[in-house]
Amino acid sequence: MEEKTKYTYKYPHPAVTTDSVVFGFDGRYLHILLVERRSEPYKGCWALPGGFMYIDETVEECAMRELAEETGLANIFLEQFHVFSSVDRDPRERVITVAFYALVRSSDYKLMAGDDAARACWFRCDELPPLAFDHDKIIDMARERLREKLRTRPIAFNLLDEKFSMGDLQRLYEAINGTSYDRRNFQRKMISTGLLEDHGLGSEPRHNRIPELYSFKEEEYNKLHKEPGGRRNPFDM
Amino acid sequence: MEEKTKYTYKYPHPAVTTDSVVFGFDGRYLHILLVERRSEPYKGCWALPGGFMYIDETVEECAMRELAEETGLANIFLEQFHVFSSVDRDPRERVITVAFYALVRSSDYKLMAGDDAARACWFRCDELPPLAFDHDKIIDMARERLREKLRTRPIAFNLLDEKFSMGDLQRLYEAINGTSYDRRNFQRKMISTGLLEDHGLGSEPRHNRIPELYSFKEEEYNKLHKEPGGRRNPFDM
DNA sequence: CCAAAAGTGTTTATAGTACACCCATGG
DNA sequence: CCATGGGTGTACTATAAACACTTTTGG
Repeated sequence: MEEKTKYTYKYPHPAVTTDSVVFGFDGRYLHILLVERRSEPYKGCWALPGGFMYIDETVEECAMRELAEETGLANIFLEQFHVFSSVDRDPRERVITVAFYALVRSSDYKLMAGDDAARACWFRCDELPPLAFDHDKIIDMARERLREKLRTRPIAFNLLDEKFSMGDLQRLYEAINGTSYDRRNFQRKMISTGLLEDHGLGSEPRHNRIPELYSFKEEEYNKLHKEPGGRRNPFDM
Repeated sequence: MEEKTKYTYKYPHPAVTTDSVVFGFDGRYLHILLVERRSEPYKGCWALPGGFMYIDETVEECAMRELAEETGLANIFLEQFHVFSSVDRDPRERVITVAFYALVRSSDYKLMAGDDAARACWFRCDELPPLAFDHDKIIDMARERLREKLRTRPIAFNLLDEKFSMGDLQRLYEAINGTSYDRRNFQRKMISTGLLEDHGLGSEPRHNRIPELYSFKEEEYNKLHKEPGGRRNPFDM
């Protein structure tokens, strides 16, 4: 294949990429999905899933496409959070990247098919390998934004199965915020939002080790949130 | 000058611009700084200050440079918040824009010298003219982010003079959040942060109409904020 | 039998909210 | 003299925080 340079501009244009910090939760630890690079630069190094934007797609479409291609993930929570544009961040050419963070449910956790997905792997947030480019900085900021977002919107439920126990929810909050909460106060506050549906399942044995399951009433939340009141996130801990 | 197209790439690259939503406060209303476009497209229309990124600068440097060029503003609070990348958002070519919001103090309010600054003008947030491109959407999101940011960080002080009255601060909060607060509760909460220095100035006449002035103890705030505690924004109302 | 996880209430402290009167200035 | 803005304090309510015992299951 001939290497033709076909696209010309009066002024230099940067290349634009997206990179996604995909968070997952296994009930205990926060994880991030990384892929092993198969070409230079940083060949063999771990990196965030992402790649070059096509000229006829938005950055959101690019991030979703790259995620599907490299990890098989689709239909997940995905939101941009920062542009990284240091002049020398890519040795090949001038590349700026739009960074996204993504949240996947435990049930999507293993569904990583996809062409390039062979070398996609979950790593615990606190046990990350050396990373390509400035991806360590991108992850640092993503974790901070995730924390801030959790205080603003009920995003935790995008990291859990549709039905989850109160313990799962609490451990997730603790993993993201790096703190711990009193179990009873946490439960009381969550239930007092009125936005969790109780699916029982602790039916017969009145006191037991099988936890009750809850689900997030997303539609009710949306209704409340659009109201003129413009109130706060009831799930802010 | 000859129009040479000099820069060629193997794949098409988008052009990258920055646009800045510059907020100002006159003690009563929130304002936004707009410039009148002097070339097509949208010639004569009002638009956000901004322009094309140079290949050897970051998006932050670009936003600052364009602001200085078009409005004479420098050394102000400036932070990116979103990339707008709809495929058809610019009729000329494929352009994605990194949007910033900026906060200027009342004292910088009139200092708009600068070459292109002739046609820069403040507009009340709720009385904006028709705007070029998708700049109305950019402003909508900027206002929302400003509100969210105010709940997260003490940014209000970037919109006020170094010394300000409690009334000014309250009116600013009310303008940004679109609500109103009880004067006494607002004052008590602000003072209880321990991060406002009282400059008196109501010295002799004990009860009078001259308000006391305060300033924000930024350094003390930074010290507290970096502490391990990782506590909340004390200026969240 | 022991460790781990989950169900359940009460008490106290802190923070938020509602509310009224007086004074000084400028028009 | 009246409207506006600013100074000041208290009582009530709601929310947050601290805290212990019991049951069940799995190993």
